[in-house]
Amino acid sequence: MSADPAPPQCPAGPEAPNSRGPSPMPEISGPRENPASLPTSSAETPRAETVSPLPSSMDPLTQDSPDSSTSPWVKLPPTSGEERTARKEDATQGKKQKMRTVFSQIQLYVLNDRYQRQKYLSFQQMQELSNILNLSYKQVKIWFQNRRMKSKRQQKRNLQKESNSVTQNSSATTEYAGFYPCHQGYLLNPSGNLPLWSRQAWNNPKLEQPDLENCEEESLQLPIQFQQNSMGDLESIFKTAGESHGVPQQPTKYFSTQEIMDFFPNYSEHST
DNA sequence: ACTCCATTACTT
DNA sequence: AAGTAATGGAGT
Repeated sequence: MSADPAPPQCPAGPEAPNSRGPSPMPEISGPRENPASLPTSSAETPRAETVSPLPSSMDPLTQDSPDSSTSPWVKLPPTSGEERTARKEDATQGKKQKMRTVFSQIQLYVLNDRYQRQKYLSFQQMQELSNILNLSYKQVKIWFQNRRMKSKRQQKRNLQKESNSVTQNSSATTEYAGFYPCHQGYLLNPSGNLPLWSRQAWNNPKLEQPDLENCEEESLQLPIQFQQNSMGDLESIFKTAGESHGVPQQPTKYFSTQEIMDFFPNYSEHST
């Protein structure tokens, strides 16, 4: 029980990410916010995702931009068939059918990469990420949540495995317990963008490294050339932003899908 | 507001 | 069936 501390939330929550409904029932018109994509006229590899044909039933009404006002950057069109929202209009009108977005490899790659560094993101960080990935804030938030649960499940399995092996305990298996208290500070000052712990983490990656939850997690192989990236963030690869405030640079250009794909030749496919 | 958690439901 | 995006409830 002691290993399950509840995250102390800050009473003064951050401003609402979206002006969608404050009521428990957000999107009325659509169960999901789907940024959906601009008409990309680019001829991408058709074999990237073998998903069902693109539904023309995409309602422009349902698609809401995650944050159009706060995104100074230009979003690049999603990769080939990256976000497929399965929109099944039930004719029976009795069943509620979920729309499941299929994230592209690129999106997952960036998300995972970020997760390795940060298990918890602040509001602004999530927003930034959502901008980069052309996803909604909500989607990023949910993804991180699901990710944490996934990690937890994996660790549980590891523990059970070790138990079966009758190993001599282990302090290394308490990844969660060890890292929780650190992150519990919750994030986000309404005025600031970076959480307290995050700032430390940025300066001292070692502070966050101890997680070491990759005991058995899928290998996130990033190209060596990028591992040495000064920023250490994949995002920096996608956004060539000029941090120089004052220097009239071009409005943050993102790479196109093909360019990105060229960045990750190893990650193009993983089938079979 | 956010989180965790169980659950649902969709994709492969 | 497995993996996981998305929902909803309960707790902070």
